[in-house]
Amino acid sequence: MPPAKLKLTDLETLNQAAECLRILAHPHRLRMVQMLLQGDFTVGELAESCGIPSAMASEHLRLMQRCGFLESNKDGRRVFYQVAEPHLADIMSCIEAKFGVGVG
Amino acid sequence: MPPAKLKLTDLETLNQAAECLRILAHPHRLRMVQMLLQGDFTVGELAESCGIPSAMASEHLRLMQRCGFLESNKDGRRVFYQVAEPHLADIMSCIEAKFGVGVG
DNA sequence: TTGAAATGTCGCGACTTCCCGATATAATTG
DNA sequence: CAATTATATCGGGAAGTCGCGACATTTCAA
Repeated sequence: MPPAKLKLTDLETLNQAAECLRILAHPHRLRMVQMLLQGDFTVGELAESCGIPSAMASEHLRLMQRCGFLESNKDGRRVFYQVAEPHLADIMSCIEAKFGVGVG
Repeated sequence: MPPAKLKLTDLETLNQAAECLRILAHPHRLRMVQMLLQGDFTVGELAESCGIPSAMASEHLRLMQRCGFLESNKDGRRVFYQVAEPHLADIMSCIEAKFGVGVG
């Protein structure tokens, strides 16, 4: 029999964690987070780096903003996004540790 | 203008990362991983802790085994699962750091 | 003011995931 | 052998996600 004292997070909290992971679990959204951890960028810049139209980037960004990962501020007709959730850096580090980072 | 030199993971690799995150992004699967990081358990034990039938637990476990997260070995008619991917501990630490851990 | 650029929003079809019931396989017990 | 236990697999229906085209909104520039 394994050690009796198990540290377990309750299922409701794990459900919240799962929702966050699902939001992160998309290649374009990961790319955007990876960029935003290194600076502020506009919707268009993020879209171009992902190779997708701005409208689609806007949807991804809205999703990540609604769950508290990102925040935005306008500058004229452009909108700059930034990372709002500090733990994103740790999670992205884990991902980069497992999958590697290229150099741009 | 932000710093010119950006460290970016290529989109194909980020796609693999996203697939892994999607597999992890489920409360029952997170609970199973959390348990298996602290010991070996059978399908039935994992299922009971999640409050789901064993058949469903078996499907979750198969999914995580196919992507290399877990491995299994039989002991009679029971099957014990273990963590096979060392990075899982890091990712789970990030999740616990953000969402907290209860004490069982 | 007219047009263009940057971003945001909506609705749809294709596809995937999730849960569940039913059934299957394998190993132990009587 | 028959019955039971533990695990695995299959099929389907509900719900969710993805990418896209179309359009709206805001801001700037001519």
